[in-house]
Amino acid sequence: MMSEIKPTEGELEILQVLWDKGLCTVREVHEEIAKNKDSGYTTTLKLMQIMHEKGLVERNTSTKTHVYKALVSRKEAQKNALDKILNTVFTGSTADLVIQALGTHRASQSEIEAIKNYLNQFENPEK
Amino acid sequence: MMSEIKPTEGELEILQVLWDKGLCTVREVHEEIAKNKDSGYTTTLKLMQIMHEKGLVERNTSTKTHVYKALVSRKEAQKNALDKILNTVFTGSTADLVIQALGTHRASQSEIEAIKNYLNQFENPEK
DNA sequence: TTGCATATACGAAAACTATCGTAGATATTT
DNA sequence: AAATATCTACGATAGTTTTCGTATATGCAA
Repeated sequence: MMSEIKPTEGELEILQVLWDKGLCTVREVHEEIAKNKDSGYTTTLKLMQIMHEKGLVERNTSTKTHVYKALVSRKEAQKNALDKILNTVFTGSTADLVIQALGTHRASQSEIEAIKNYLNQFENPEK
Repeated sequence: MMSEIKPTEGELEILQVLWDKGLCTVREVHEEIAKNKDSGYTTTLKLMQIMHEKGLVERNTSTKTHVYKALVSRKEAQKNALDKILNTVFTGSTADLVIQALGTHRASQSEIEAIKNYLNQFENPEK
């Protein structure tokens, strides 16, 4: 899998809706997006058509109103996004990134616990 | 401070050099960038001029060869990058981001220690 | 079945980014 | 001083992304 997944800004907005809702019509996606910014319906439509050409989504065209579905998972996009900022703003240091993230966006107690547990799994190799 | 800091891809490359080296001439920045991709000198120049217009850098024009300096810090850019991916691919969950980051890019033992120490500071409020 | 609402397709403009050539100014070398 | 090298400024082009208008098809309601 050599393919780089690099959705544009606008494409990411659409993917977010698809990730949240699963299957969507253009109308549904647009309604959702229109909550945050105002743009025309055909703009969203066009974008989704382009995403289809790129293979970012698939669609069921058996009915008049097509139904779209994301073909890239949120997890893949997450990995990609992390890789990218790690190699640009962070100097490849995962620790820097993690500490910055925790410092700026205070995590809840339970989240902190979860992270510590996660870390322990590396520290004590369950002999 | 309402201003959104959104350097483009190319601008980020330049900022990286400025962050690493401090003060730089266009030539210095270009040499560095040319190590990874080949593009013309004037391309780098033009980009840096645009960055100046945008207020991303400042420059000393007292000598023929101008000297540039970043006006956005690496830390600011880091915060911005984190905010952005937190609100797009990650659903606002810092913990998800942290765990993903640690999972994909294995951290060294010392890094893990550093992170754990950091976490402890929240857990035990030093009564 | 006629008309209205809503879909998709498509072309093209607008906005933004990256790239480079060239002109003219300024320094350096011989 | 003349030739050469190096710099900035600037315009133009190409590529990408976003935006929208319009044409046309499809379903639904009166």
